Amino acid sequence: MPRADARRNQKTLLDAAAAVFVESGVDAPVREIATRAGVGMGTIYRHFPTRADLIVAVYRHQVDACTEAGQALLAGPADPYDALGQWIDLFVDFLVTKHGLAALMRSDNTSFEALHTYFLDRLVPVCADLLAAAAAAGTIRADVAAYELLRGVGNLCVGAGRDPGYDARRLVTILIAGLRHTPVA
Amino acid sequence: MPRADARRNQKTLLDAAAAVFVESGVDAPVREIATRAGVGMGTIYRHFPTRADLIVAVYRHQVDACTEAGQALLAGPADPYDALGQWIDLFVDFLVTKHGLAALMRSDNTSFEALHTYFLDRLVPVCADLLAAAAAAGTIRADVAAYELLRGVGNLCVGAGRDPGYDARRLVTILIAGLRHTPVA
DNA sequence: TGGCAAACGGAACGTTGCTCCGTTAACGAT
DNA sequence: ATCGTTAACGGAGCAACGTTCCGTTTGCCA
Repeated sequence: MPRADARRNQKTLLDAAAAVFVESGVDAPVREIATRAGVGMGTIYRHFPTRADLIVAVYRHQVDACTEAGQALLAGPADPYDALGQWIDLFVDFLVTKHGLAALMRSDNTSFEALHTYFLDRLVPVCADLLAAAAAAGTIRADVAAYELLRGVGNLCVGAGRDPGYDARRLVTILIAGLRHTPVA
Repeated sequence: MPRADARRNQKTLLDAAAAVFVESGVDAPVREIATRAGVGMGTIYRHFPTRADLIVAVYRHQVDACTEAGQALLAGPADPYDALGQWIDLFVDFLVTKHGLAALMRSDNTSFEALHTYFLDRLVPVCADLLAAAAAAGTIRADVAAYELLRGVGNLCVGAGRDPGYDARRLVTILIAGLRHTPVA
């Protein structure tokens, strides 16, 4: 059983981080989060050894929700291809509303492995199922891995919102359309 | 007419930067380039006020080559859709062989405007022509802007090479396939 | 109430981008 | 050839950042 102040600070930190992420993006300086939470830097790093751990903790719920929504779609009556499309939409919504999250997901910095690992471990299986269902229905090509697709969608969402001339959602839609078997002339 | 040592240093810097970019990626510390070139930091910043200016200078030739290749494809006998595909392949080759370049292109950091500006000013017109030709032939949808497409392709190339499970080329191919008019059931 | 381990806070370190200014040396004028 | 102007140089220095480290505080149980 952790000490009371530790538990309290953990909650305080999560709230502060969530608020700062919304205001300044996920790239916000650690100091800013510490100040907002009214704690020292050491406290942050004891609770969340790496920045990725903090991010994962903040967004865990939403990722889980996305996972479950995928399972629901899979069990639902929708056409497999439409189900895939709707689920991808959810994923895109999640990414574009978190400024800078997508950018971090594809960072080569090794300290973000945890982020990578947690998010993808949750989402890849669901995506794989959705892909498999659509492939089984013969709607899409069967040679695309869930991991690959998610990375691609994530990449397309990088910088979304910053640039009025760039609509990530639309490009993702086009990418998904590209999964369909091409019209055999 | 610039002074002789200035011209000499400019050349030296470009060579050093090119070498360092290959070895350590475009994110390499400025100090590293300065050391490699055997000059002080001030010298770099006088010749290239921002890092983006240096990058542009290093890759200017290749971007120009890509532009011209696009014009050649446009004038050539190839089917417009194939021409577009081949040109995009060239663009992708350019991006994936420059570690980290794609990542910088979509950076929200304002100091990279120059990079954005130069590269896109060159490539957008060519891409627009290729898109227009394919659209005129009725092969692809006509509502996608060149800028949007290039940004999308650039984003898909982020992190290419680092991750063996992610094949940027393939995803780009799928994206381009998504431009085709979908088989109307 | 006392003691001790858990938790805290923030100073300090290393790394980066970028600036600033004292020093050097190229080059046109004499 | 020499000399003065000034373009160009070099690198110390500053600010911002992530991360570590350790002296101090404080919750908790005996």
